[in-house]
Amino acid sequence: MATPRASKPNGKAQAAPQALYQRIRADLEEKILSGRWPPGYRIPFEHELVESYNCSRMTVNKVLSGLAAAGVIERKRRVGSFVAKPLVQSAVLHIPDIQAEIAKRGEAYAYELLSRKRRKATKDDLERLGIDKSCDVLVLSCRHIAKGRPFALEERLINLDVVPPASDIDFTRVPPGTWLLGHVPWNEAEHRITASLADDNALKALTLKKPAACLVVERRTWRKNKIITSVRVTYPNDLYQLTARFTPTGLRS
Amino acid sequence: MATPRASKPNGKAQAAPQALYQRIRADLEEKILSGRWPPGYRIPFEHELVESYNCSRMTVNKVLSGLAAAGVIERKRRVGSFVAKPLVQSAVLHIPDIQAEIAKRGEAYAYELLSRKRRKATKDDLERLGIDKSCDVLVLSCRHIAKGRPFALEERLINLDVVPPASDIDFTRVPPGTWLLGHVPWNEAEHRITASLADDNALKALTLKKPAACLVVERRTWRKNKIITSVRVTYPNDLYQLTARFTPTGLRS
DNA sequence: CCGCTGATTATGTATAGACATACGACGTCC
DNA sequence: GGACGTCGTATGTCTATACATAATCAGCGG
Repeated sequence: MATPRASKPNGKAQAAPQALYQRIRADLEEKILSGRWPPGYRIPFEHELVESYNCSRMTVNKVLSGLAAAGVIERKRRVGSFVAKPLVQSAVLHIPDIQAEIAKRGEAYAYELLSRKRRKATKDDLERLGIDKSCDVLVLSCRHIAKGRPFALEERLINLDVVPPASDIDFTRVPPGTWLLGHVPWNEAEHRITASLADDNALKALTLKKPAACLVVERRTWRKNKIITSVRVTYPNDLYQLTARFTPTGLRS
Repeated sequence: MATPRASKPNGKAQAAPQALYQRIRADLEEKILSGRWPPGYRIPFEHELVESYNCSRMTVNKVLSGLAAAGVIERKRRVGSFVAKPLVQSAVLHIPDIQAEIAKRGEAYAYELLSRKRRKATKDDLERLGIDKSCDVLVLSCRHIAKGRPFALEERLINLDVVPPASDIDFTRVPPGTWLLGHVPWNEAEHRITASLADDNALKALTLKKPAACLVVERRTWRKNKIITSVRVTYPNDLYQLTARFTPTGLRS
């Protein structure tokens, strides 16, 4: 009762310029990234770290849980925590919004609707949307222009069963991607990236000459197991590139 | 002493089939993904969640910190926590190891070293490795074959200043990527993805006919601010594609 | 020698209480 | 009225403790 409490209960909470658990984390990450603790290495037990950092177990537990969530280490009960093998296979891909990307480069941006059709889904449409029974779809084709030069051709399919209000929008001013992003919540997206020779349609829309390689990004966006929209964007090879960066300790900043 | 301890101090710790904080997190995520809590929405304060879930603040804090780390919400002191705008721009890109990818498809894999040269870095090499002063490099060219058909052309540059032992390896049996992965720790990688028309060199190595579009993946791998290796892999367009998936709540499983 | 059982132990989850810090709001003073 | 300081509040971090759980390992009986 009424324990007088000399002063502060911890003696460490506010000492450091930055949070203690962040310093510990940086410490451990350094050991792992430098290779001193190679993949498979068993890192010290929580109680050992508690001793060496002179803090409570909750604090080192927070650090280790974080590293585990980030995929840097793997933990096994009763056994210990181990440095994980870095997986080259995944990286954070940056897929910029077309309009934003062009704006960032400080170039003039223009958008053009080439065609807009509402129709009952064809067999091909149904496959792209991953559904069985027929429904209405909106088929759009449009063009993005940077510095007066065609920059991308966008061919889009919108599932009107999932997004009925889209049928009331004429997409002559607002690109469909922008509208959808602002009006429809989604919870998953999948991208497929391929290279292909431009077909006649693309050649014309992008004003390219005969043998032209293009980067094609196909994206499907889900909301609760239903595909909202499926879009294929074709970029002339010399105007666009994707970059992906990966840091094993991957923290969002 | 020997505090008898009526029973459990919390009344909730072990009640649920799964962890409480995971149920809370799933709960909040559901509200966000379903759109009921749209981007910008201020989610309940910690103390409100404490009340409604009848748990301690540490527990809801863990949930909210996790959501913030995952980029689902943003937190501001004294102000509150808000649903973040989903960023389409980033996704986890899966960049498979060539050999593993082919093996997964159950196809025969073969590897061929086309050329191997050690030389003083040229100006172009230095640029690819992002360094100023000259050094020795290993220049490799090799081919990956699936089902008897050329599947990828790999052109690689290895910085011998960073990886001296590489000069003793003849890469006739082991692909350089595999060897490097197993022997050199790295902490960052960058990928550039483009489409291009196959040049004569690529046409020959991949046995393609004249106008052929290829997907080109360039990867540079760092160790402590120094580039270990720079590699360019060229895939015939019809044999390869990259896929990337993104879930805003992105938890590694 | 095999298989079961119980002890041991590291991690997993949760609590209550404390103090730190940033920042908005509001009131004061010139 | 605008600059400035105080106060309240929500989040950020940390501690000490408690109990749960899973997996290993030693010991024991068959």
